[in-house]
Parts: sequence; structure tokens; C-alpha cells
Amino acid sequence: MPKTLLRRRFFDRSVHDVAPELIGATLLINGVGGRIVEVEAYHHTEPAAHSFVGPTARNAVMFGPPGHAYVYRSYGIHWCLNFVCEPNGSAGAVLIRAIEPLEGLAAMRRRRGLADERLLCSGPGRVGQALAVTRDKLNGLALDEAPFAVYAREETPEIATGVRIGITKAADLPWRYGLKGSRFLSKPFK
DNA sequence: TGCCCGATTAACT
DNA sequence: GTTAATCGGGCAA
Repeated sequence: MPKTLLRRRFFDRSVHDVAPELIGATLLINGVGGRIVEVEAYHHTEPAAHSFVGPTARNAVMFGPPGHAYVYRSYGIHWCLNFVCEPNGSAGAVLIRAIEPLEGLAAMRRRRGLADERLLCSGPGRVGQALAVTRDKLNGLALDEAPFAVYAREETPEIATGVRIGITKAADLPWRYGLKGSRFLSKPFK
């Protein structure tokens, strides 16, 4: 298990710097989680971002200080987890799309109702369910305090990039990042 | 108040 | 490859 906890300073930078550096980092919530293998970057200057419309009740956390969790409801069904980045006001966030399960496998299997390790956290909605992410419990919480723990990677992996998944606006921006060759990606990179 | 649609998933054919 | 499930945000009326 990595030892260096990522503090707020790490997230107080451009999403375009933070997102690729999160590939290979370890995310735990209440001790349950694993290695981040896929993320996407969003920024308020671009219409796919929730912050593009300006501050609202839903996206308020994105306009707050970096290093905090932004949780939103996806398709009325799933909870998705983001890390707020950028200096105050720039309203950027990194969506956690897939994790390689390492800690708390039993809890994740129980929450997902599934045995297949490969399908536990390979998608943003699946990550939310496996790590018990909900807005009322986690939205706005600091990422360097319990129940969160995010650890820096200890080796620099090969990063794959591509266009973001499931969006129609700004669909051509290559702001999806993944761990090259990982079998826990939500979709393969081309 | 009503309507449209989405940073998805799972179960189909 | 197709589609139902499900609900709140954002905007028009």
C-alpha cells in the first residue's frame, strides 16, 4: 500500500495536470477501494462540464476549494464521484471512471451483488456503488480527511488518452486518461 | 408546472 | 446492437 497521502495542494492545479497524475494513484473510502485506472477531466469553459452553466445548487462544490469531492446523480440512477481541482473559481473536476479493486473486496462484492472482480469498479456508476458513494454522505468532503484517503502512485505508468465517454457536447476533446493495458477500464482505449 | 435529456448500467435480441 | 430503468437539473412557458 502506498504511503504518501495526496493533500489539497496536489489538487490545486489544472485538471489537465492532475487527471493524468491520478492514474495509478490509490483511492480508498472507509478503507475500501483500489488503484485508479481511468479518469476524465472537466472544466467550466467547456459545455460538457456541469459547471459550464455557472454556479447552481448541484454543482456548488465545483466552484469551491480544490481537493474536495463532488458527487452527482447520473441518469437518475447512479452516483458518480469527482475530485474538484483548479484554483478557486475555475470549477474543474476529475471524474473517477474506473478502479482496480484492491482493498475491501468483500464489501465491494456485497454492495455490487457481484463476484466478478473485473466488473466491480469498471465504470463511474459501478465505482459509486462499490465504494458506497452518495451525495448526502460525501458531497463536499475533503479528500485528505476521513473517510477519504488518496495516495500518490509510486511509479509512473504508461498513460492512454482518448475522447470522453457518454457525452454529446465537446465530444472531441481528448480528456479521458487511462492506465495502458489495464483490464479494469470501463472501455478499452483505441 | 411541464418537458427534455443526461459525465450509465444491465438485460435483452 | 438495442433498450428500459429512473430522476433531478435547467430552461421554456
